[in-house]
Order: sequence, then C-alpha cells, then structure tokens
Amino acid sequence: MELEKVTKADKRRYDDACGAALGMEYVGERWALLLMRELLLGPRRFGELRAGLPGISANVLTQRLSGLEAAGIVHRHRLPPPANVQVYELTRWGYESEPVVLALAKWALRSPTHDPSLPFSAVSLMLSLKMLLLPERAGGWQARVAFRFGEDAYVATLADGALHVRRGAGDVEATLSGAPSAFLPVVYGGRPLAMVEAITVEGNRAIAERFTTLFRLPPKVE
Amino acid sequence: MELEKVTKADKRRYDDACGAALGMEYVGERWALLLMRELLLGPRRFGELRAGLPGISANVLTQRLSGLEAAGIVHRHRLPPPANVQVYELTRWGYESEPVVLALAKWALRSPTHDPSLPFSAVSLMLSLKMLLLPERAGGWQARVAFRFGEDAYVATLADGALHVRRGAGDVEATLSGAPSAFLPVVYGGRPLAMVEAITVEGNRAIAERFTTLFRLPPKVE
DNA sequence: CTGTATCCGTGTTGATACTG
DNA sequence: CAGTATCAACACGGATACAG
Repeated sequence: MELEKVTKADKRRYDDACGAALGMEYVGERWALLLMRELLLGPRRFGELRAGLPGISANVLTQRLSGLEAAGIVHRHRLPPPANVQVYELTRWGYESEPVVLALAKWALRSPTHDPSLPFSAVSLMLSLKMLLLPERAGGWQARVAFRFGEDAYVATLADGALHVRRGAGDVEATLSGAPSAFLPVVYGGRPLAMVEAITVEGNRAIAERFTTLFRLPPKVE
Repeated sequence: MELEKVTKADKRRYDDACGAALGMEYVGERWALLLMRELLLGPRRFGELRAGLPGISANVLTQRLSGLEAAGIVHRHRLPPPANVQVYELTRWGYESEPVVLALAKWALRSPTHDPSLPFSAVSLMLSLKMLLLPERAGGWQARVAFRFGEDAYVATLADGALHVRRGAGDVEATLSGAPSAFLPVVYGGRPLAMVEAITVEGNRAIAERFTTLFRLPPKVE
C-alpha cells in the first residue's frame, strides 16, 4: 500500500543543472575528493591509498573506488605479470580535477582552524608545492629537485614559472629527504631550510635552499 | 559503562593536515557548497535560498546555515526596521570561495552525464557567465548588460577581459529577460541569441548579441 | 513569511572479522 | 596484500507541527 515511492529516482542527487551540483554528486561523498588527491600524482595500489588516507576503512575505500570508476573518474588496470597487481589511476578527465583540488585546499588553508600537526601525506606535500608556488618569485629560474619519503620519491621540475611534479626518480640538482610533515614549517611557514634538522639535503644545497623559498601560504583570515 | 567513546573527537573529521581535507570538512556536507553558490552574488533571505535549492528541506537549510556560520563562512544579520528581516551573507573569506565553486563546476560540466533539463537557478546562470567567459574573445571590449528573471535582476559588467556580476539594477546598454534555463542553449550551447524566442531583449540588440557570443562550454570528455 | 522542533524510515559510515 | 561480509550507530531527508 504505502510502498509506492512515487517512482522517485531519489538516488541522492541534487536536481540541479548547475555544474557545481553535478560536481558535488561526484566528489561530495566522504573521502572521494581525498582519494582523487592521492591519485593526482600517478597510479597507486589499494594499500598505498589506504596509507595516504588516515582512517579510511577498507570497505569504504572499495566503495569509493567503484563509484569513481563508474563515474569515469578512476580507471583500474592490472599490471602484467610478474607484477600481477591491480592499480588505480585517474582517467584523463580525472586528472583534470587538479585545479579543483588545489583551489579548495588553497581556500581552506586560510582558515584559522587549520591544524598542521595532523597526519600529512607525501602527495599532499607535493601538491602543496604546486599550490603555493609564487610564480613571480620563481621568475625564469629552472631547477630540478627530488624529494624522498622512505619508499616513494618525487621529482619537482621548475620551468617557466610553473612547477611540474611526478612520482619516481630522475636526474636532479638536489635531493631532500624527511617525513612529509617535516616540510610544513618550510613550505607553509617560510622557515629557512637550514633550520630544519629533520630534513636532509644531498646534492647542491644552495639550489635546495633557494627552491624552498619559492612558496608562501596565503595569510589567514579573521 | 559503554559510554566511554575513548575520548575520540569523532566529529566527522578527516584527520589530515592537507587543505583539501579541511576544505571538505567545511563544504563537503550535502547542500553546503550549493548554498554557498547561492550566496556568492550577494546576501539572500531564507526563502530565496530555498527557492534556489531545489528539494532542500527547511530543517536541513537551517542546519547548513548554522554550520557555515560556525565555520566563519556565512554571517547572518538582521536588516533594520522597517525591513525587519534576517539575511544571510558570505563573510569575506566565504566570498573567496568563488574560484572553488567555479573550478568544480567547470570541471564537472565536461561530464557526458550533465542534464541541462534540470532546474537552474538565476545565480547558477550568472556564475556560469563568469565561469565560461573566453577572455581572448572578449578582448578589450567593455559592456554592461542586465539580466532580469522575474523578481531579481543582475548586472554583468565586462571590462579588461573579466566579467563582474552583481545583483540589482543599473545603467546598462541592453537588458535580457527570460527564465534562467532559457539561456542555457546560448551560454552552454553557443546558440545565437536571435534564435531563442524565450529571451526578450531591450536596449541595444547588437550589444546583447555580441555579449552572448563570449562564452563557451569546454568540450565533453569520452 | 521565516524559521525552529520533533519524529522516523532509510541509507551511509566505519569497526571488526573474515576470505582468497 | 586486496578486498568482502556483517552489523551497529548515526546522519540525512521528508513530513509534519508549531512559533515569531
């Protein structure tokens, strides 16, 4: 009798033609946008994603990956043997969400409630560099700097006032090592690299130090 | 006995120092970002917000407004008598979320699943203009065009390759009237203004027609 | 008209345990 | 390591009813 749900396709949609509404249907679910963040610098395995997302449970991670895959944002593929593992990667469209993630983060970081003592993933740090780069201060300088966080490593390439970051190793002028959170005082706080003992530098120290002065967190509000 | 929740401040937080995580704590709740969208062009009353948010219920709207107010994003104030009504407005920081909303919408609109037949608010349309403006096509042209949607009206000012929009009336060169959705074929689809009968034009028709050619939806993916 | 308060069905979340 | 199964708690949406 009362079972007639009026044929309402109430699948948690916003009935709104606005792109912002559509976007929130895609990335508004809990964990979805952070999952995309972890994938922005290249493919990752299930366990790596779990490690970068403090507190997510395995079943929710599975659900989100399925949902993002169905939406055309994530694409899963199995590496050929011997490395017979599955990896998740953003689709081309998924990679184009980078400006969304960076704009959100840049806006939110101005909140006075930001707590830098919380866990901080390597991906978050590397994306922070793209987010906080001061192009005018970078000028026409070119540099290649590597970052090492235990297992994974990244190469940041500065050219034409823009920063490119990719996972992996490469030919660089300097290499910085340390926990991602050790870089927060330098990148967010403008602290000189030389004053942070938790970061070790190999290669050209002058280049490393200059590189780390190119970033500035916008001022807090209120 | 079982009441010991282990002192866990599990208020639906992500334990993550990344700005994207903080941002999702603020705007990731259902309706929150769309509510901010409705406020981006100036203060609004409760009923106006309800009208622009298809399907939100009064209690949820109240909750979101309280939450955003507590977060420092929205600020409520009561207009002095005789207009003794309460209005909601973004704080200065709240207004700075505009790039976030526009970036999300621009990204999401490339999805092949976008359905332009859904309800479409006046604010969404006016923000679409800011979002889809082609600066190179606008060049150095200057123009002031008004939009009228029954009760509320907006003025769009083009100058220096950027578009400024504010609610209200003003001295303009042309005025376009019609339902917000009537503009979708023109703004999203590139259809000539003259071919859309649901839009009426007052003032300088040539300026109105040229103005409506300055926008282009980025191509769909897949 | 502008909200607030309460109730309740339902879906989603997340902890734990479990399987390949 | 990569996921699935189960289940309790809770947040959400919708329907009221009600107050200024």
